[in-house]
Amino acid sequence: MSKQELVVLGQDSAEGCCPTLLTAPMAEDQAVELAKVFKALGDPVRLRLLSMIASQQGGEICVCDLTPAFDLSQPTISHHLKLLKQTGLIASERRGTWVYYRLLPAMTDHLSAVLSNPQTEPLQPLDVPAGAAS
Amino acid sequence: MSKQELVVLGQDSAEGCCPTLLTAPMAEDQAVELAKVFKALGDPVRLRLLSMIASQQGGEICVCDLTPAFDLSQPTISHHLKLLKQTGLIASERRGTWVYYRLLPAMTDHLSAVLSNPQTEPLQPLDVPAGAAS
DNA sequence: AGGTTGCATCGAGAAACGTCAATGCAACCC
DNA sequence: GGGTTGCATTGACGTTTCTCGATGCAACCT
Repeated sequence: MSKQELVVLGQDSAEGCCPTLLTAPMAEDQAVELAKVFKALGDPVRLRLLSMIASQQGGEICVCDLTPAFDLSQPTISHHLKLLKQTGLIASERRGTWVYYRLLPAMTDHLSAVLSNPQTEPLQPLDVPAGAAS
Repeated sequence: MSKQELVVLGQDSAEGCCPTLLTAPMAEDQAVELAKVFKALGDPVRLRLLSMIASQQGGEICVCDLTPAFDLSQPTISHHLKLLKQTGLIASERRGTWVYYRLLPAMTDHLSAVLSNPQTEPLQPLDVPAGAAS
């Protein structure tokens, strides 16, 4: 019983040909939704949690293995896991006493596609003018 | 004078083959740097700003065209642009009276790679053992 | 020079966020 | 049943973030 059919974020075009972030100005509603996911990734603890979950052999990891890996309290880790779960990045399942978390690749795939550069072969030079900084 | 730009980017592990986010547990320093970029994307206004800048024909856009597109004050837009610039997502250049912003694709490319799923051709079954544990 | 426009910077206030100790609840064990 | 372990929830506190009006600065234009 694999529950991998969770599809989140369906606001780009039907088959997801060209995710609109770098190709066309984004609508506000779309930006609000997408910002929630990026905000969830905008914390070092959540980033490491997601990394540990995603890289786990077997696809899942017990909370009991996540919590001691951080120098934070157990409620704090639980709070971050809840946030990652609410944004659709991970899912949880209880088996007996323990709770296991696993990655939902649909979301990370979507983000990766949204950030991918449409022009795989840049034709324009990208040199920065010498004194343009600051 | 203002602060220096944050040096975020950070390469992948040694050979740069597989950006480590979903493949291996991330180190804390790496997570801190990466979180700064995701945090910069975790706001709807900044997301729309980046989208407008990146999708602009010609590769750049004047601030005078960005500001009136939002229902926010001019200092607020300037603040968000500064944040995007500090994280290395965009760059600015002054030409005469106007200031133009353009995308720095290196950063978005890096993020896209970091989020891309490495298991496009899985060599091992990834099914979750239904009743294996305990 | 004086006036105007475009953009950045400076505080300040309200809202959101990250963290913790205390508590609640479910599942196991004796 | 009573006790213990694993995890979630609650309430609170300090810090960060988002926004604004006011101000500063650079570049243009008479």
